[in-house]
Amino acid sequence: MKESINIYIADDHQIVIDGLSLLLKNQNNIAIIGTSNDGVKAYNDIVALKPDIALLDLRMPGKEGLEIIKSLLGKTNTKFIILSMHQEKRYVLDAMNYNAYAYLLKNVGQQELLNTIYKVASGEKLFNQDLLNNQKEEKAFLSPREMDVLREIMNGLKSAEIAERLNLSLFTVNTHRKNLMKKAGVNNVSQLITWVNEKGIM
Amino acid sequence: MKESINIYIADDHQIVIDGLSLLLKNQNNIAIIGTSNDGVKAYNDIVALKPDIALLDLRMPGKEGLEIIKSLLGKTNTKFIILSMHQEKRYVLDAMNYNAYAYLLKNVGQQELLNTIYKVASGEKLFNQDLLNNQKEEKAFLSPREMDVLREIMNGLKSAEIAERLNLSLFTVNTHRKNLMKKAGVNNVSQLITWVNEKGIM
DNA sequence: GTTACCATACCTAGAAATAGGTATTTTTTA
DNA sequence: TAAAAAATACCTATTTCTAGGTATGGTAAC
Repeated sequence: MKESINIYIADDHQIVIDGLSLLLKNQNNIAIIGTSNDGVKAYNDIVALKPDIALLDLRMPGKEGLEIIKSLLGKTNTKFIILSMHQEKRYVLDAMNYNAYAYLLKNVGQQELLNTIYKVASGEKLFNQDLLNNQKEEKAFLSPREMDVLREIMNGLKSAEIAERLNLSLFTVNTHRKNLMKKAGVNNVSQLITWVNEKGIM
Repeated sequence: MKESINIYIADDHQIVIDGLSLLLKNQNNIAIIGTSNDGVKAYNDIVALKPDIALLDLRMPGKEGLEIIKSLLGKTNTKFIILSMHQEKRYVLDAMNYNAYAYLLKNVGQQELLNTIYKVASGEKLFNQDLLNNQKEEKAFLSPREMDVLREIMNGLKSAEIAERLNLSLFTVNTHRKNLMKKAGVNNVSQLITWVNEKGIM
């Protein structure tokens, strides 16, 4: 019988820690050996407790998740999984550079969380295929022309101005606009912008 | 004749360093003794070179500007000036807490940059009057009710929904909406959101 | 070589936002 | 307490966005 996997969780929001704990508590081969809402405490705990895996929030008071990973680069066997609200490309790339093993959104389901933990525990990194593919799919999800129109919407242009700038008819711009709304599942520009920022589309 | 002021510049974007260097290079009483695009290098350089003033980007790979200041709190005589793209209240307050001397937007003009440097070099802090006044004016610029409406617009609600949530008539919401646009100097929601983010209103 | 996707363009209709007013009441401030 | 600012509400008109269609030519994938 294998030893259980020791996990440390650090997140700004207690609710996230509680949620993750709940998802993990019935696994008899996973043990949560500590938690923290603060980056500096997390850093010290990880040094002291040497967990197999640390789930780290990207943004925490005191010390950010990426900071901790970088500080401990080469000095620990703990494998890091980054948690974040948003799927921002920049952060995924940063996490990869700093030798994190995976990157999860906070609304992750139990199955995906467990899969990720087991794979990471066995030494597998989950960036290349799963996540970067997701990133690409997110982007490819919008066609190039839709991206053009989206960019100009975010620049504050109205449809007529976009049509002029992209040498399209107003009808075409409105079609792209309509399709963007549909794909984003929103129904006005404000929500569209929120969606773009959350998904890290641009 | 006074000794020249030794300055260190750290910023993610080389273009900003180049721009600042350009603005400062003809001052014979100012010397740029080092630059960096990386937070960790900046930290080490500042410890080693002990500049009189360090201009630090808030967001840098490796170590953020505020992190550096916090780490060196009480351990150095270097005076820190924070650079940032946006005038976000949160960051200004953080910078104050960590004993930074001033806070500049990256599109600062030469005169303001030089004034700030000279004042900081002489030990003056430029938060209370200049910047916080600006901040307060920015916020007071919008009335409380306008802030309410603005928040809901950013949440993606349409005017009718805002009216319901705030117990106002649609007419009133539209009045606030109109006044927001006028104060921001914009003419659609996308531009309004950009303005809010740039000014750090929320 | 058929299917799927993309880019383009058009039509219609209704909802919502934008922009210009005016005006009354309440609250704040000088 | 008088003046100024804020919040409220209404009116009208125009513009813009949103949402549902349809349709065609091109390109890519399978």
